[in-house]
Amino acid sequence: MKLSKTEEELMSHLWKLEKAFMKDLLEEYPEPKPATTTVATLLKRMTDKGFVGYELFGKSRRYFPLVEKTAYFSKHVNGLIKNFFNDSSSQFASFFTKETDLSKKELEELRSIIDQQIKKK
Amino acid sequence: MKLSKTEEELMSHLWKLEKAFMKDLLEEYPEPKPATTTVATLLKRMTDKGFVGYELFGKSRRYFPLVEKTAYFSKHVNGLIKNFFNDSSSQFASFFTKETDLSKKELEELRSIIDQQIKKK
DNA sequence: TTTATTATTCTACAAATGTAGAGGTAAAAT
DNA sequence: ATTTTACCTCTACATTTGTAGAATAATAAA
Repeated sequence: MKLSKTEEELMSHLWKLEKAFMKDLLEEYPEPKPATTTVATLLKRMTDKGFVGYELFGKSRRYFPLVEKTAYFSKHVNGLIKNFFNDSSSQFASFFTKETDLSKKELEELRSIIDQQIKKK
Repeated sequence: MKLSKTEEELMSHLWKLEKAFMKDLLEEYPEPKPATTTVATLLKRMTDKGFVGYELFGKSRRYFPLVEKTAYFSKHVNGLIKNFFNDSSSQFASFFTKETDLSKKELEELRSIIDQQIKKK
């Protein structure tokens, strides 16, 4: 089972906040914000799909993610990336670093991460 | 306008082949292959959406992509990545290099790409 | 306590998606 | 010339998605 585009967007807010009431989630949206009922519907669907859980606080709910961002990403987005880059991660990685405009500092940071990984091999 | 998941999959075959008849595209699918009419429907929808063009060869068509893979990727997939990584490309990049299992050679290749980019800054 | 706020479920509905049969035609194989 | 193959359009239909109003209940503010 997977999330739709809009559900993913909502999920990203939830991952960011970690725990949140509807109100908090609504606030995360830029104008024009969706109707509360829209978000409520989304939350219900996501709960049904097993991606979101909640604890009751009185009568209302504090929602939280039931799947980790990185797990979700690996499972769903990596597949997409593979599709695009004929299964070559490095092909993708080099594309990505070329396309996105990383600052010098970010690039250096990234290089040091790569160096560490090279050491491990 | 964007492509749906299955349309994206078909598109990835088209990007790979560059030019292809229906038959060639069908062959790209693993078993169990979809019905020809399914692929035909998809191709029609994608043509209507402006992602695919074709030249007539007698009565049948040789299809080709009307958008470049990298352009499509930047426009549609980067948004998703941003969603996940709170807009930090480097955060994503480091996640990605950690998660995907790149070989030593690939990592070194990637490092040299990054080095080149650092030089440009 | 009357009112305003907030959250939730139900219901609704158009558009998009996934999937493919039916029917027709042109081209290729026999 | 007849059969087979490939391909295209139309039609169909169940699901999923995007979006939100109506109704309801609980809570907080006045």
